[in-house]
Amino acid sequence: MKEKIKKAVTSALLSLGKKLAESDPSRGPAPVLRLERFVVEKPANPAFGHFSTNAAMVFSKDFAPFYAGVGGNKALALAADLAKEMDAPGLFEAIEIKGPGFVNFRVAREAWIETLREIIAAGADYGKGEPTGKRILVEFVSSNPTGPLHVGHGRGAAWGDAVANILAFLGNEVEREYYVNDAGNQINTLGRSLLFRLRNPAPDAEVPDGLYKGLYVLDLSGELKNELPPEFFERPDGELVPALAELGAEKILADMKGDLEHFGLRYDNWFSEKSLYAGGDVARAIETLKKNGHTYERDGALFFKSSDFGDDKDRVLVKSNGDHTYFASDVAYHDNKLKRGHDLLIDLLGADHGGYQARVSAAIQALGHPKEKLKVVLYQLVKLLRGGETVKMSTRAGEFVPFKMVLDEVSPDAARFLYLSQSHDSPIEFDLEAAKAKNRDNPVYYVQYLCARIFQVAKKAEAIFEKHPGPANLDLLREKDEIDLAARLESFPEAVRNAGAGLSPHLLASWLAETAGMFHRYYGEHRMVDENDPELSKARVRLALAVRAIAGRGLSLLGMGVPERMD
RNA sequence: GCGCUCGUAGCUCAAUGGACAGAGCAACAGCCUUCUAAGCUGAAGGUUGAAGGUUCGAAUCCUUCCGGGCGCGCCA
Repeated sequence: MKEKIKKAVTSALLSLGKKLAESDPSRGPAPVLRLERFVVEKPANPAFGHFSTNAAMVFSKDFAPFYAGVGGNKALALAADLAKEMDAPGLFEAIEIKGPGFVNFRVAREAWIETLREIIAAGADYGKGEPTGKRILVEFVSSNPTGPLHVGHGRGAAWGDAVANILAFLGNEVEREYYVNDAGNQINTLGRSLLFRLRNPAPDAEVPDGLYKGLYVLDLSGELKNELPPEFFERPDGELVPALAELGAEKILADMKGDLEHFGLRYDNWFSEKSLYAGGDVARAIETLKKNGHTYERDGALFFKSSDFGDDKDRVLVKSNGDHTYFASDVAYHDNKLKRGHDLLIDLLGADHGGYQARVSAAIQALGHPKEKLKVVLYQLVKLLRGGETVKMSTRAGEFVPFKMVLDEVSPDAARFLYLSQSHDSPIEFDLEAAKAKNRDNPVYYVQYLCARIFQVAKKAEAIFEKHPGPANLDLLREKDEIDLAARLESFPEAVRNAGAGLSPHLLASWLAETAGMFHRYYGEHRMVDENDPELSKARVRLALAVRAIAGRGLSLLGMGVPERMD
């Protein structure tokens, strides 16, 4: 609808310019307009119509010669002429000039009903994008396999999954990937931590600095002890540590996969850091950087000149002891991702990795990739509350609140909605009590109840419709609320596009909550199913089912279920 | 100190450069013999941290300042 109106405004602008120039050539030629400057938008205030355009204000300077004699506001004069010039039969009920020069459009009821027919025909696919041919890789969570997922990772999981769903719905080829840091120092630390706990099984044993202190290490060491034969532990520490590390990391990884699966999340790839070394990717990436003159040696270490590409300072790739840094494999990893043919990489990182953005961007540029192919999104931290009080874990337990703790208490859908109802760049306070509440405190129920309510009403109506067969006559929808709902549904594709373009699933979450509000209100004021008026009932139920189809699509894009009943 | 980021109702947060800045919670007043009250209605709540600038028009863009969060290792 917005596009239709924009087209009509555009042609009105052009023909008006031509007419004015022809009627008085002394004032100059028809203005050349930078048409990308004006917008057609939905006013916040419904009193200003369904849509409005700022065209008259934006272009009043271009049209100034033709309105030279006009006293007062030239934009208003232009707006009035523009309104007269609009040629769109049947589309508008009213066109009004308001404020500093807005042209406001009220779309005719019949046009909305016609739109509603299209929406119903498209069903849950309404708003689905045409294939773009664009390949997008979304990498998220990617927590090290050295400890359990915590509440913050849950936010990353919900976000990445939703963004991937949305981008796929918009027509892109999307893959979800988890980068497993199974190489490097932290794995060795895990091995040493496990060894320490095997030898010091008392829970309150003082863990030396540099080892993981969380009690999960103790649990894990206990499991390994039970599962492995005694001989396993008899070998020298030099062999035992890496062996423990590998087995421990595998177990932790399996555990994380379990949590994510329970959350309803499936990755396309679990990408191993180790494989980058084994496959020679790290060596090749470093070689390329060297060859292109982006490295230098200092104090026996190999540096990448990331500062040439906007980073604060240069970064070490190979330490003076010969070990590769974490960053070295990350360079190779991003190179690998792009070489796999992805047009866009989305990295979701916790805010504490903020410094990483500049150096990874520098790396892909130095390797010859355009920087536009990488989008790093930082999400702010999550604070867990219980009834308003911060949930704190003891230092000894690892100082993090496990994601599992959330999943044990809260349904995945409720958790997802809470995680997704806020912008990624604002910190979340995740209240377990609110997440468990079954009322308005908990937005997921509000939206899911919408779907359940409509399903139940439609079911109830079936008996009546059997006695009065035939298609619904949507033309019977005459209430303002009904037209508003149709117009609301029409805005769904745009809401999804905005959520996708801004990588902001919370926009879709708010769209759903607002739409649910509109419907619940409508439902409260109008009887939907009435035996004495089966035709009207049919039309209303048809509208309601369209609301359900689209809200249901929105819910599933956010990774949530579409219930038929609440119980 | 430097970099990134945020500052909006009592609280938690929305708001593609647009008109009178919106929701929810909390607090207040109401609605269940009627399709699920997990719902609805009403009233109340604001100098968008401050000051400049750009613009016809700024919560939004630019500059400075104030305040919070995060980061600043040959850790991962």
